[in-house]
Amino acid sequence: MAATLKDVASKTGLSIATISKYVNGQTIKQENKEKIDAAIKELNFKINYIAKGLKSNKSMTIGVLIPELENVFATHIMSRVEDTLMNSGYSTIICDYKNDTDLERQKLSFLLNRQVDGIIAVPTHLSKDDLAGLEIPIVLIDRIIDGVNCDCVLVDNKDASFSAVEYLINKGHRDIAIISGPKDVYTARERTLGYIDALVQYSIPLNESYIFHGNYDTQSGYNLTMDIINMQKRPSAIYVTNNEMTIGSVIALNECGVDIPNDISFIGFDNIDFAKVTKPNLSIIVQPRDEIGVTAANLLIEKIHDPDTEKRVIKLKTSLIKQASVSIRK
Amino acid sequence: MAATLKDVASKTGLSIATISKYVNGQTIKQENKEKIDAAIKELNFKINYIAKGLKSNKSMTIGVLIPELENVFATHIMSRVEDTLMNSGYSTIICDYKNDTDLERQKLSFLLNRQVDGIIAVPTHLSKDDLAGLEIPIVLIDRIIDGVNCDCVLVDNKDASFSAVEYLINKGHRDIAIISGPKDVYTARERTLGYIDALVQYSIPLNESYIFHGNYDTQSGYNLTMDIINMQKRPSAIYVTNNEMTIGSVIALNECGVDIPNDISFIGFDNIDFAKVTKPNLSIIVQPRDEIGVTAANLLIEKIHDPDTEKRVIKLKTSLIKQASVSIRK
DNA sequence: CTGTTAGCGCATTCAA
DNA sequence: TTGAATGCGCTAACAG
Repeated sequence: MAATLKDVASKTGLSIATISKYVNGQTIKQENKEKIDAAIKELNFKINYIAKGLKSNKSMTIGVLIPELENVFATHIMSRVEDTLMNSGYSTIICDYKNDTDLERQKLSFLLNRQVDGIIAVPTHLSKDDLAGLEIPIVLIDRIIDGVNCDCVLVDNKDASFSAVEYLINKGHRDIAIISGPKDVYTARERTLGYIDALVQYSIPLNESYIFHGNYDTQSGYNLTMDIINMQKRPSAIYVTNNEMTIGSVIALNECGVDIPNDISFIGFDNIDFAKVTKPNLSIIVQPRDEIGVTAANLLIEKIHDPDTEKRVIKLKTSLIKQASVSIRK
Repeated sequence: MAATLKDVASKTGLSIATISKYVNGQTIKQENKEKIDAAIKELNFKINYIAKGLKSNKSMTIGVLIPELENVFATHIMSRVEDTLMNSGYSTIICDYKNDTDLERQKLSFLLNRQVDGIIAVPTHLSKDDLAGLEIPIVLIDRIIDGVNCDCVLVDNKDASFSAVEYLINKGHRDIAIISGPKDVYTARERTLGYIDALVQYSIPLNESYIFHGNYDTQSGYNLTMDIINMQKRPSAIYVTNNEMTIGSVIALNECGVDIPNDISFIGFDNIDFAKVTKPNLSIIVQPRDEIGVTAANLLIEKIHDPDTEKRVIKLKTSLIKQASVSIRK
């Protein structure tokens, strides 16, 4: 059995309260300090966070809700979230909902039942009703939900697309295809809007047949790229809007012998490691994944410490890494 | 504030003990049952797992330790682990150690300090010393550590390689390259051994220059494949031994216009989705990821319920999915 | 600076 | 069946 404060107390002859105070950072007579340290080491005493939690009504654990544990974008962020929280003494319970609407609710309530002190979620179908009236702070990533008092960490998706498409336009491209995500997903809608904005701003007629909607997985990136390759009037550039679809798209182009950038220019999304591997390296929109994770974790911690802080929506900038996958079109 | 047993008790006029018993499944007078149900609903009472944990000395949470949250193989398994544990009422604290030896120990002790009821780990550098003498059950995945009383879930890595290479040999290949993992990693050693075994068994001379050691990431798969492509005497087949390196390898082959399977035959590893995307579909060794996760979780739960069970080592079979990426060599 | 005491929410005796 | 009482390990007054 693990040693308790009581054990340390009786070993040292001091009282439980004194040990507790010392362990929690209050000042103590030097002499006692040493006695306690010795006893702690000898008994291998560890603080019992359960008991502590019962007393303080805090579990020192945070729940995290993500679409899928195989989603590299999400897990990268979670990795930073976990580190940041751990440095503040929190542990992290990660739940994934496998892109399933019912599971999303179910796992949320699982976390809620677990006395977590806060939640960080990358929601897909959660609505106001699911989140209103909760007693603990919640930070949302990647999507804002109106009418609910949750902090948010977003990236400027519209601007991301805008800058990618603008870059292509400035290189002389006018026939630009976009492989976007599902129409009912917030990020996908925003990314499509940015694409349209750029075309409008540069007075390039919008060609609906250049707008493709995948479902953010590798296969759909592959399939839609095949469709693009086989188009009557093939665009001179493709802009792909997430990690997995970028891989699928490159595979398709490679397989068909469509050369990047001579036959087609290419801008991908998110997959920075992958972009470095291909030749030529891919131009790519990168999201500040580390910053997203750290920011979300910090927002949550602050909100826990001071629940009255105003709702904050942090919008982070993406950046466009320009590499050799885009050619000049005359 | 959340309602407690006490609140339900005073609302119903019954005692705390009775409510507790009912909530935990003991039989109760029908009449009271209804009263309690009503009160629970009205007060939105939820069991407090912290208090319960203090009493029972169980936290109902399991710690999970993985190399990296971006490792798709690991996270897929964890996804199944999490589901399985949740169905038994456990929550899951996932920690990743970013492939760092110090962090690996550090996060392990973080979990140990957290009153988890058990741990599931995918270890890299943990040794007997780190695991000996722990008071809670531990299940290891992917690697066995001698002299320690931990259950293990492994796959037969040697056999996996053997069957891949044997298949190539039966197709007439004799010059077969392997892209294996780091020499100090258990799975990589086993996979290399299986490769060698197959050659030996079929009396094919071992060519050391066909054995490559990457570090299990996309970039090294790409680089080593480039090396292979540029070899004086290029092998007629490549066998790549993990998920990420398989992607890197295919990218390299595609970029150099090396046709699969006409110019080179190819067998990959793990990446079943990716294998379906490429044309031709890749032949691939697949590990039973779902089964690994479920098995590990079940082993742990059983061990928690009955700590005296003998140490068990479960070795699961991989399978070889045969697709068009391997050609017959005369 | 230290010790005494009460109580966090629950499960579990033991009586009734 | 039900209830009163006790304690899990810890923190937070308060008193010394």
